[in-house]
Amino acid sequence: MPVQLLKIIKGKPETQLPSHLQREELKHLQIGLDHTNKYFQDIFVVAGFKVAESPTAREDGRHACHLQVSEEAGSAIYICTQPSVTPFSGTTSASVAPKYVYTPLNCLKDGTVVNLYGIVKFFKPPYISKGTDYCSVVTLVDQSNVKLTCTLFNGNLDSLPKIYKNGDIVRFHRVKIREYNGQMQGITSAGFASLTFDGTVGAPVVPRASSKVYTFIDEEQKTVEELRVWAASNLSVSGPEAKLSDVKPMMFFDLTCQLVGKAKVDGSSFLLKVWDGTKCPYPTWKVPVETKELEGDKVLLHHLRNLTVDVLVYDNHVHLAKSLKIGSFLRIYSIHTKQASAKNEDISSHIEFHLHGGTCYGRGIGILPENNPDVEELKTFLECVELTDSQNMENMSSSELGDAFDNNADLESPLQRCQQLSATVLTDHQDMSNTTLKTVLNSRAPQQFRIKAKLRSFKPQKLYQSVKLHCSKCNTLQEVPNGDAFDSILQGCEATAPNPELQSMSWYESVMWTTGDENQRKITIHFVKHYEMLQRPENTLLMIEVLIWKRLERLLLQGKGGTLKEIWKLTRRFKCVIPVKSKEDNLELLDLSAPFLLQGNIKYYGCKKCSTPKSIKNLSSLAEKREPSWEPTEIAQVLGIEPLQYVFVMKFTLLDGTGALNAYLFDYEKFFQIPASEILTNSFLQQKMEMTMNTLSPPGRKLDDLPWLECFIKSYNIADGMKHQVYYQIFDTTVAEDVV
DNA sequence: TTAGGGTTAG
Repeated sequence: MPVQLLKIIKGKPETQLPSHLQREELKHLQIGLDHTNKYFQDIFVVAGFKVAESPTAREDGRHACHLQVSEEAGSAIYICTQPSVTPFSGTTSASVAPKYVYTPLNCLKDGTVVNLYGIVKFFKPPYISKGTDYCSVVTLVDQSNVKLTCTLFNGNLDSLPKIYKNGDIVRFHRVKIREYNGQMQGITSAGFASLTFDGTVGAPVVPRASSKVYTFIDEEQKTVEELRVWAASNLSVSGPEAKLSDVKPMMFFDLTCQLVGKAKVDGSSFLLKVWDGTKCPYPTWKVPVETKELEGDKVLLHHLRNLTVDVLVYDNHVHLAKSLKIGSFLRIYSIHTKQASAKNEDISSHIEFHLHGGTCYGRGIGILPENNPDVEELKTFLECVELTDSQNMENMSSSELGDAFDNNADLESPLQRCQQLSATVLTDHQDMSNTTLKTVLNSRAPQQFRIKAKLRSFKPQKLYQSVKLHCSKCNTLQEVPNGDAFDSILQGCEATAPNPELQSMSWYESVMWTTGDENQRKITIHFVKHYEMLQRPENTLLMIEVLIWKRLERLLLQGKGGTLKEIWKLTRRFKCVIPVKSKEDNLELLDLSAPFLLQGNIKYYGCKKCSTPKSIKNLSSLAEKREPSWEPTEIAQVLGIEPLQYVFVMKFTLLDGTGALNAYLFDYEKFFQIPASEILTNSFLQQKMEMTMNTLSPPGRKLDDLPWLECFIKSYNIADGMKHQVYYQIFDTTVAEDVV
């Protein structure tokens, strides 16, 4: 938001405001009216701003600095409705966020500056104009079905909209509307800013901003979602995207790829060597260049020589092509394939890739960021191609590679074939048929698939790191707290001493004693009674007061158990242990960062967000049952705790010859047939899990020698900060009996 | 200023 200073001299502004602006009184402001071309004059107080250099100061003669304000930075704007010397003194000041009004594309008027939303129907990725700036041409459409072509200029590439696909949704601020050839046209005006969103219905609404500071409110998220839904049923935006394995001799297509090498050819053309992990089914043209002109890793260029293709770019694209970094991810729009007839009949004809001069049909080069969902997918695929035996790969197209996978069983001995039995089995939906990973990757989420693939790699490699705590109510995951974290949580409880008045109530019997060691620690244990009787230890729930608990835990961590270690054994001997602290008139649970219950070796934790702890006295209602089971879920319920469940969370990189994808395993017990809650304290189970993973993905083996896994996976959309993409999760699958 | 959508012709 540009902020300019207007000096008022003798009651009149020194510089005139733009002529399209009309003065409005504050009292006449109304929600729903278009105020884009209105202004009001009052005293503004801008608090918490940043001062930035104005990029257009030289051209438009405005102040050399901008003031930047944002909600994120805690900025506030105060408007003094009654001018006063001390604007902070009254209660009339109010914090306001800028409220933008968006004009539908059928309501545009010549000479106005407006804010717009629209679906990208066509775009030219930014290219260097013949003037001083980058240019991008964008045609929008909205629910009014009216189109608007905008011509956007900026000297800074990042200030133009980050559009990667037709169907993306944009929000433009401060677009100037002009009439040109009888049609409305949009053009950048001072302070132009844009946000771009993925246009896929159901995808998270995460803006790609052209400026560091912007506002985006819930109401606008709704606007984006409405445009997506409208576009889905009213527009056809499928682009001419293709993989190298799909190319035909005469076509124009968009290629998402990685740059492996580049070279100067002559004055008007430049060579880009790119790959997308698939193989072109035709012999491809190799552009002769001088070795010294070729940039890129020579070893990699040689290794990938049969998978890279030479794209010759011409004229206006040369400048941008030269500036590209090796290794970067690109989308090259409207590449032309051309079959060159061989001059010599002995040589078979080859296919050429050209990016001709000009920008017709959006012809150009776009640089994709690493977090682009298509790049993420491509990277995973490329990693797997690099991992596979290059000798086998190099002479194979991707479809042949798929065949090689399928035919493996036929080439093997009966013994080997036996070993090819799936290492995992399905627990349901046996009637579903298999889908290739390529098809899965090309399908919209959410969906469910049955797949057959090999486990190339998995994370985490340290299996104990795969255990997390999950709240099934709010669906959050957290790390299992370690002893140190627990220690710090309890520091606030240090001063809490056992309250003598809370000893031995009707439903529990308390025992307090002092340890015989040099520290003379006080220990209080409350044994919960059943029908006013104490039970056998294995049926008894007891509560230990935190004063003891804290020291106990610390000493255990330091390996100096001593007398207290004996008490720790209580958790094994007694059915349940609940750490508590004394309050004025009752015992109560600790902060939920600590376990609310210990049973055997397992510490049970509660969700801080979803729990509403109730009185500890509610335990007495459980104790009154004929045979208290002291089940953790039952205890949690009466204490108002939403229990967290232990779960294995792993990332499996699966491949089947048609593609590769990362699928998450989210498993309480079913997949490994090992309870996630017990693995951290049971070395036998740890060994069992390690052996299972060694069978599913034997270390150091070639792809051919890996076992097949039959799995169900489901796809879903997810937002993770600024990133959003389709994720996959394994379900209804378990390791085969002979593997466990 | 630049471009103002609608394929090069190497």
